[in-house]
Amino acid sequence: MSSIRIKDALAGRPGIGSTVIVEGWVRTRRDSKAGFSFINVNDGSCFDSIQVVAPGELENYGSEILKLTSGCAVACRGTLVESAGRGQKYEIQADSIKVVGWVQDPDTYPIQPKQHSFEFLREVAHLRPRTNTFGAIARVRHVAAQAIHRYFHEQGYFWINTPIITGSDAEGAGDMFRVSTLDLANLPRQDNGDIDYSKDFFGKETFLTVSGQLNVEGYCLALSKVYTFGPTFRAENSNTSRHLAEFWMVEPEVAFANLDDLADLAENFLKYIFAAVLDECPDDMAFFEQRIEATAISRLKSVIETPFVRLDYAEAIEILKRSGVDFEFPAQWGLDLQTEHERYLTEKHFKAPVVVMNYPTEIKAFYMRLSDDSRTVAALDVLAPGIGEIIGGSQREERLDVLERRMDELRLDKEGYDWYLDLRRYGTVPHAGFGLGLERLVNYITGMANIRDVIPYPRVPGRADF
RNA sequence: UCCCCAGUAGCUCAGUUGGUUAGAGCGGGUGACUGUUAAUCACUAGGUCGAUGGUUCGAGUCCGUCCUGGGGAGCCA
Repeated sequence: MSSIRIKDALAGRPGIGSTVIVEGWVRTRRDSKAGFSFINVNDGSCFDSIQVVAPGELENYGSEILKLTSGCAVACRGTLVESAGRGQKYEIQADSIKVVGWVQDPDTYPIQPKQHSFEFLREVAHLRPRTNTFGAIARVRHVAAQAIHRYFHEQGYFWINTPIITGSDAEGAGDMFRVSTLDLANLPRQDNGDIDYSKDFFGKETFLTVSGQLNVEGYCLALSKVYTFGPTFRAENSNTSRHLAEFWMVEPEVAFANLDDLADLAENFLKYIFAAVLDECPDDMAFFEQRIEATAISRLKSVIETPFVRLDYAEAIEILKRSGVDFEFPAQWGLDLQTEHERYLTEKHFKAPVVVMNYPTEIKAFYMRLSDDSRTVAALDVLAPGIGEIIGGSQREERLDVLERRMDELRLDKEGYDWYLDLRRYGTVPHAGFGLGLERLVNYITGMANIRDVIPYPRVPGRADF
């Protein structure tokens, strides 16, 4: 006989009176001297645990059942019945409970049926999925990721698996992690003393990708609507609740599209994901609303129903200047928006997601499309209340001469980007794309305060445990 | 990387202007009791007070340095 998921058992499947087996981990045990015990078992298939009633007649009742502690793994066979107690609709009247795995030292088992600090749980990242919060996060993250794939699939996008190891510095954006098989204690040298990377595995310097964008553009200019979705790496020394050294990024890229088309896509895309999570994770979201962030559900609903505010960077600067707020860094045309500015716009002024478009050329990347007066580029950021920038994107510069001129101005090595320039030499078209950090998305959905808590094993400066 | 805050039992915390033997709740163990709901009650075990140097008759408490964690800023997704 095979086991069923606790999610199904709690829904009354396959039916009252059926004999079922559930397998999972003990959350709590409550004994009755009248001769039986209540064991709450969780298998992660859903938020709730199922109550298993263990009668004293079980042959291992005294020897094992009464010794069960939080975290023990059990396989319970019994009859699915309507619960005689309050608090749950169904429960299992057990006729056999097999202890599959004991907790060796219950005295120091870190996961107790009580509230732990998230800081502490990060130190036991391999056990924290056994808590309510981290189980719920894992399920929401999964549903969000599935919704991302589903949205693009339904809209005719193709998932392109761009490389993780790259030879090109994708955006000149930040420090990269080097990938090398050279012996660090005995590096090969050129005559001038420089390291001889021709001796390295790939015969050149290579790094972990900081973005799949440049690679996915090639497929965009062939398959029209594409996206890349995978791990991304930044060797920045960022110590904040919004940054990880390893994170997952979604990057759609659309041919024959301009910045307005991109803003439409960003808005529809986010709304689709939020709706999917609300629809598929009601219990988990109810938990976040109750215990983590009181507006977790209502603000997602409001985002789904409210049109995003769209405004030019120049308008944003004017609003900030007129706000009368004494910012630490006054807003000024030509300077990037500070975190405090972004928060003011999305949390105070508009109280809604905001799409800021057309930023000054000087503060943005070389591949973004130059406006006619060259003062701005067709870039956009989506700002969300409580988290700040959640999406960054742009219409790409499709004109070869303009792109080359920009690269010269920024003193980029055009040889390394020759393949990228080919895309402008052969059948170039206007195209646009954005990047969305999956963890920032999950942070926003769940209301979790620290990005380290929405990825299973966070990698940050100075820490790569587990 | 910069600024601020914090490290006391397995966990969450209290610990007075420096004072003698460092406390509670939860968790663990033992027992009582009950269709219980993070059950309840009683008893019990459990601590090199982050590390190191200093001030002092005396330091969990004050000072220096370091380590770790958190919040904020910059960079960004």
